[in-house]
Amino acid sequence: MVTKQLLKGLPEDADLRRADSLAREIFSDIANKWALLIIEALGERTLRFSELRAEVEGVSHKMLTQNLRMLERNGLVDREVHPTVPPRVEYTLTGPGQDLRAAVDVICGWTHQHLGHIENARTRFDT
Amino acid sequence: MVTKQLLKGLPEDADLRRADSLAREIFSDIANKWALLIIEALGERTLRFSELRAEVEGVSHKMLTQNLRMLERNGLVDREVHPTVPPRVEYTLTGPGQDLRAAVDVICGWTHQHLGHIENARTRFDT
DNA sequence: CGGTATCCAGTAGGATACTG
DNA sequence: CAGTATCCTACTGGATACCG
Repeated sequence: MVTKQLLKGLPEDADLRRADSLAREIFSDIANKWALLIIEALGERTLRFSELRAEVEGVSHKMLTQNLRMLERNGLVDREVHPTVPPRVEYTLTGPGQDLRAAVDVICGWTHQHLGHIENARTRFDT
Repeated sequence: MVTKQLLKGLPEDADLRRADSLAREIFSDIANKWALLIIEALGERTLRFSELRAEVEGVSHKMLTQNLRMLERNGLVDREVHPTVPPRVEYTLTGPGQDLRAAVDVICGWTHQHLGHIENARTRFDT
């Protein structure tokens, strides 16, 4: 449970509280637009930096590197540098990354499936 | 496909391009920390505003109202006002909201399942 | 109790330029 | 080509105060 605070102050809770705060931290990391879109893009295949930039519509150079570092740090993405010139850097989802990707896929599917419902809800709301 | 730009400029594409940009807009709306945590919290049961505030650890009054309006506008959440005094306002997931909640559940599960992997990846990365 | 408005500090994030 | 650093604006989001 990410949303719930663990019960107060018993000494034995120390480990659980740490795990919970770690979970919340990770959740905050990945629950953002660019991270999820990058994961989704990498689901199909390994991509180089420049390919990712083209694939993830609207992402800036800065946001892309920033999120890639974060995903790498959390073990969701592997970064492979080919020491050629010019350099060639490839990003691949790790196992856990692939798992998460499946969930993101569901969200993407959900979005397209409910476009109509949402559009209606919006016009109803905006009046 | 949320991440891909649709193919350029053929007149027949107008509808598809509209759908795609709408999808991206919706995705940006819901792919944020607070929205997902609120959906997750409401998955268990209908909650009043103040209960939500307690349930979603760390959310501010402002962020909560803001995200609730957004979720209501997109038809993910129903808002029911009981005209008592003091007022009582209850929030419930709609059908589509419940569907999305299932996906968010998967992400929450994923997070807890891979805590170890992630922690290791982090210490490896941070050296 | 729940919602809205105001203020403002912190930061996210774009543009740009430079390195290997 | 990919990464890092710098600058600078715009917006996010918290605190506070006030209405119904």
